[in-house]
Amino acid sequence: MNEGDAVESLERLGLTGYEAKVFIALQKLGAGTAREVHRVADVPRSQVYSATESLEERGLIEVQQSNPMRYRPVSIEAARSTLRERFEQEQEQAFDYVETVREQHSDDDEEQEDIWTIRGRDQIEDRIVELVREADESVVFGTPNADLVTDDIAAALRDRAADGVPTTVVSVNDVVREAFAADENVVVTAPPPMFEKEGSSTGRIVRVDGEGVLLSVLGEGEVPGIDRETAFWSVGTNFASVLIELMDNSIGSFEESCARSLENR
Amino acid sequence: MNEGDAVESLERLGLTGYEAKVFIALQKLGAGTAREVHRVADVPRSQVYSATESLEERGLIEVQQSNPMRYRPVSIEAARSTLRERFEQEQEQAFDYVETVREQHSDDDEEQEDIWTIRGRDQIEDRIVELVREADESVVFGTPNADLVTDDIAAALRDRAADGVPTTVVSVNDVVREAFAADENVVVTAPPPMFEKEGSSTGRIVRVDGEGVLLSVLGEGEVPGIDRETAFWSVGTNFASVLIELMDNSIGSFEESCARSLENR
DNA sequence: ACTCTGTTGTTATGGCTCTACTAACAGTAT
DNA sequence: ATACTGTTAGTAGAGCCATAACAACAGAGT
Repeated sequence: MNEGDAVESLERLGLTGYEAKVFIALQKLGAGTAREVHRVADVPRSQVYSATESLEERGLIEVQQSNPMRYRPVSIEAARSTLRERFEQEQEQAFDYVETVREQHSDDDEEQEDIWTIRGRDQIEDRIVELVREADESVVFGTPNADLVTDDIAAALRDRAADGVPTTVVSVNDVVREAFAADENVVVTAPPPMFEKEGSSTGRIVRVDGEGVLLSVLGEGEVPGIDRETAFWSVGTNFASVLIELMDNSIGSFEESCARSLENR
Repeated sequence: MNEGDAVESLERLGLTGYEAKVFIALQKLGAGTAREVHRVADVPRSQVYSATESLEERGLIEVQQSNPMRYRPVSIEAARSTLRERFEQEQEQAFDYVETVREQHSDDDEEQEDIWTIRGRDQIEDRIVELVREADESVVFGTPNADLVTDDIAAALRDRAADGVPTTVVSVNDVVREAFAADENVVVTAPPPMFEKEGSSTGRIVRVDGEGVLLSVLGEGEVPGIDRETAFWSVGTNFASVLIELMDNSIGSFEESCARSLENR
């Protein structure tokens, strides 16, 4: 971590470049005059005054009205909590309004033939959890990669299983299977041979209620060398039906959960 | 709360105006094409594409690659947690570095004759809590306004009192005194007459260890009609000594804690 | 007292980047 | 044929960076 990154982070938190540099400089100095800050922060001295003024309004530094003026930073903990409070306040304000204008669109009747794509691990995880939570007939989750079974997903799966929804976890990976071996509500199984073989770019497969599917893959994104996860998903569409049928036919291990799902009807 | 405020809040959270409007429009619509978004969000249609692209990268909406393209927002909860995660990450990154370059400046030897001013209730509260926490001989806190006794401050005072540090709360206000009446470690007292009378602009008074002082006042700030709290404080300086002496002489009720503080030496 | 020098706090200026907004265009669907 | 889609270019303005200039002031040394 170098100073440039820290400045950029502070900029993304809403400060200008000068403000970020001045704040860091004051943390280095403990306290100091405009000139001292100018030297340490590498900010034009004349601009130190406006930067400190703005920082004082944000509650990140304190100002001594004297000649020359002196400045000192608040404690790191105080700075963090001030920024966090501001963030929470902004978020509250924004989403308060969003919630009032939000239209209630029923979850089930996805009348359109929609296939949605998602990029990025975190967003995909959010969607998986949301899909699993909506399930009330059956859930199948598969991945060859233990890293892709996050706590949130595992928790959502166990919840569904505990609620009596037939839940299956399928993986070639021993670690993944063992992770759910303890839970007797969850059926753990390995996929048939010739599927999910080594070197595959398969990320995760999710199937819910015989009408919802999500499939993610790992591939080179904009940054070569770093695998970026991309997923598509669909619920209540013919796409989903076809994809599920494909899965059921090609992967024998899905039959079991399918059968259990039918028994429950 | 109107839409303009919500957009501004989202802008302060790092979105552009277009991105904010498009996000809100999609929450209203549930899902829609670029043209529908353009109508609802009042954003040039041609700019909807770049805005949605950026929103997708932030994980706030999902994109359907079709003709025409369709967009849908993630759930409000997912959006909030995504933004919060990003915020915490940025803050971590920034302050990780700040902590490494921070100079350790001893708390006691404030060799300079410094009087620091602070503007804003929250910042003043932070400073008060910090001052109280540093006390190890005596603490006096006074205010005529019950609103100025926040939970954080009350907790800090009770902590000090429980640690055996003589702690006094002084106020003309019954509510303030009763708030600490239950705690037998805290000495509660009323100020002498002719002090802290009605209509005074006194905010809060803090005295720690016979060497630190903070005094805040309520006055009209930039926005007339709204009282803005401003404080100054000083620790380990001659200023502080003089101010404390002034207090001790003019306010009888301080003598008690002063005496107790002397006994402890 | 007086100048000389350096500092402080303030203000103005041009360049640069990012955003807001408009306009145009080739390809596609109906 | 016509309307729409997705993309790109271009202009205007706001905010930020960077530099320069300024009056007011303090101290040193005649």
